[in-house]
Amino acid sequence: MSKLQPVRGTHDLLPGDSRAHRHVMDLARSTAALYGYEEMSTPIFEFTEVFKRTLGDVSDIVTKEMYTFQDKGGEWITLRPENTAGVARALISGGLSQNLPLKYFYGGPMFRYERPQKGRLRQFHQIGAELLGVAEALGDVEIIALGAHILKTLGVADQVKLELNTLGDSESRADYRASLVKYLSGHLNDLSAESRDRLERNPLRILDSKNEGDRRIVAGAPKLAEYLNPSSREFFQNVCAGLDALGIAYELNPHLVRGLDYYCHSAFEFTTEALGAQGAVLAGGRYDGLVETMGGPPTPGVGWAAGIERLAMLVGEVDNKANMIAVVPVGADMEAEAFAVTQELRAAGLCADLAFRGNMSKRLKRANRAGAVCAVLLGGDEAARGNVTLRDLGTGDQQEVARDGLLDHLKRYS
RNA sequence: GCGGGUGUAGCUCAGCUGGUUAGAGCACCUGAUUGUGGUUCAGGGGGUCGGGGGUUCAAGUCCCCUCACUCGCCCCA
Repeated sequence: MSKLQPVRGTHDLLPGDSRAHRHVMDLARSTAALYGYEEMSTPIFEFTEVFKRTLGDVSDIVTKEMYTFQDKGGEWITLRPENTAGVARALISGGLSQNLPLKYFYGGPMFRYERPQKGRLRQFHQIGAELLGVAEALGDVEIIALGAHILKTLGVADQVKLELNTLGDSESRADYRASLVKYLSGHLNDLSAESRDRLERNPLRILDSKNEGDRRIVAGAPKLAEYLNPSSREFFQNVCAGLDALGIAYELNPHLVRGLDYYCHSAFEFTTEALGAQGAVLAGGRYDGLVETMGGPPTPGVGWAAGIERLAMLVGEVDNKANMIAVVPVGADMEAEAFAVTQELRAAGLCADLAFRGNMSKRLKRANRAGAVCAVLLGGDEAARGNVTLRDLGTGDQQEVARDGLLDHLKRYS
């Protein structure tokens, strides 16, 4: 490799990848629109404080994964590692909370300074949806239904399963956390080094540890479900009932948690086995405390984000290219006419291409390689009769047609 | 940030225990084909063997460092 290489964990999206990304983005956007979620974008960088406040000083994202730098004015700036914080900031700084509830869809690049792996990059792309100002369980149901709908539209529904859990409200959660820490502290010496570390900053995460010793300890730990107060229990029952009513299948996973304090009630992940260690494809939850944490008015919220690269890998090859028509002048004297015809086709909304050089044979070869479906051959003989030759590049059949009626003959290729 | 694997042409790879001018398939270019692509045939271009250092008479091959990719951990989309 020469020195000219992309920065670690970044990739060029050449047309094949770009097409796949656009496919995911377009289908997701139009599906979201069916639910009334409109696209919005926030800047790809924010003041570092925006993420520190929302993600907490101790989360991994803040402590080791943020791309942070000082700009020329001395401000601390961070490339967004996720977009919920940006949306919440926009809600506050734009005074949007006057118009609740709000439904937003977004998509774009995110940045995390991580060790790259399959399906995990330093610059990656996410789509996401946020529902703000709805405290009802029906909001959770809708946001999950939207995610499921998009996965189905993309044709990857059979490769994923929905895992669901509840964290309860802040009261239930705080009670549980306290008793979990108490229990785990009694097994301090048997916990893995990572989990001992987590015990301080993110104890709920220990429930999801992959370490076998940890799992044995966790098996005897108090259960979150037993600490749910009546209203939290009812909320979760309503979410489940709503999903049942819509026929959305899910699996309860009591170990599915979110570390940060403003998360509550539903936590969910659509996961796959197809992407190695990166199982989560579309994940989210309820974050009623977030906006307030940032200094805004108390505003309930629920949402999810999904990795476009991961979705694109599940989707596989995408062929959404327009059918191309190659215009081929037979001799140099027909080039001007060929360009005129090409422009006519383009003006009529057809995808047309005129090679920049080469004889007829070369141009046809090029057209074939580019995947053109048909070629318009412009030769002096036909021109004298007011005609052009139409060659179907799939079948090889060709016919001479009137120059004036060309567009009619080409309509079937559009 | 931690541990394992890999790195030879645009792509997929071969290259035996170190030993001449580093190979193949596909792709690309030219010609057969100055009015016909996809098939065929003939020819051609393309490599500082990821980069740097070391051992040796001799390194693609052995050693060290480094970079990138990859698998897992952490964490997450």
